[in-house]
Amino acid sequence: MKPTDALSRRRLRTWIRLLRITRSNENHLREFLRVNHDTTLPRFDVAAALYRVGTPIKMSELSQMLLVSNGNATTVVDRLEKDGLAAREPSGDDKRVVLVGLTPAGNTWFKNLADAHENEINLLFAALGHDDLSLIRDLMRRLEGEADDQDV
Amino acid sequence: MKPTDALSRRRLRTWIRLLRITRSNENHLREFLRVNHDTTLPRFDVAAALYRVGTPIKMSELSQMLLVSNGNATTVVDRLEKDGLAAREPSGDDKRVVLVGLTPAGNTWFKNLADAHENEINLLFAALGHDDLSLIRDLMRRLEGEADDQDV
DNA sequence: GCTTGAACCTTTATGCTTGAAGTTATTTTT
DNA sequence: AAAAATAACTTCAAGCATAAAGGTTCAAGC
Repeated sequence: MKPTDALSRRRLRTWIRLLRITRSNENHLREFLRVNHDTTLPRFDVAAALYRVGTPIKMSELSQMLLVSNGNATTVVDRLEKDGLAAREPSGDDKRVVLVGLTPAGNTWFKNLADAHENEINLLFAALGHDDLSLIRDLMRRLEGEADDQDV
Repeated sequence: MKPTDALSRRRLRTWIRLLRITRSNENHLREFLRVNHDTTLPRFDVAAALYRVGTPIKMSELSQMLLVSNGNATTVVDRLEKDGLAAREPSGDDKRVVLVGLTPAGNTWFKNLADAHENEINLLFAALGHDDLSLIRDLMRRLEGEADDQDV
């Protein structure tokens, strides 16, 4: 069970390849948002999560959705709030909880952005058709279910 | 050619999925490097690039390999250098150029780390076999060659 | 050979990100 | 009911990351 066998090497190379392509796309999107829409990727990500849910959610739910730390969510929401795009409100049930959602202005702002963003992704992924996308979906699903599905 | 058709949507969902899984894996590796090896992902990435090439390379080559800004490469190399793991040297040919490479200590340090890292990736990718890896490679290649390979 | 422009790297200012510590609120234990 | 443990969020210090500006060095054109 030496980790330096051929399969292990290929897995490593695949990971590096995956990392490179996502980083490259992220860089492209970051540039796109900055130049064309005067905003940043983290703000877009937060807004996308809030927009997707539709109703205010807990700060902790937000950070879990985005796979970032609580402290990070705090600062990005701070900035969106300062720009009037997001708003915090206390939760009636539990005084520890802070709910956050998009303001009407934030909603309008994001809707615009979302279309442009989808369009940009559409260009980046132009080489992939339905069959390719299905393949990726299946592969990623397999990759996600770590603990459950050992190689029996 | 409206961007909100079904294929565009699927491309967007695929991108989000890709992003989530790589971010999740990155978080796992970051934690692994921090807890087990008292180091960080950026330092590992820099060391991996230097180790892979084997001989000192230009700072600009380094930042291009890692898809990060020049300024970023500067600061990460600064830290590695301060720890005695990397070293800068002038290039004889061109006085503007700064070459950077691993020190012997850095080499030893990284070799250890690389094995542990590969092992960790091997676990994360345990669900994927040779055929899956080939599929991903082909898909990612297609994704990379944006301008060249239009859907003919 | 002088100037203009380009290339390479660093520095600076700002923003993002984390892990850990700190605050307040809730729940559990005794 | 008091104390202890847990939970939600923020704050803090340090590191990471970018874009833009700065300082050298080189290359080309005049």
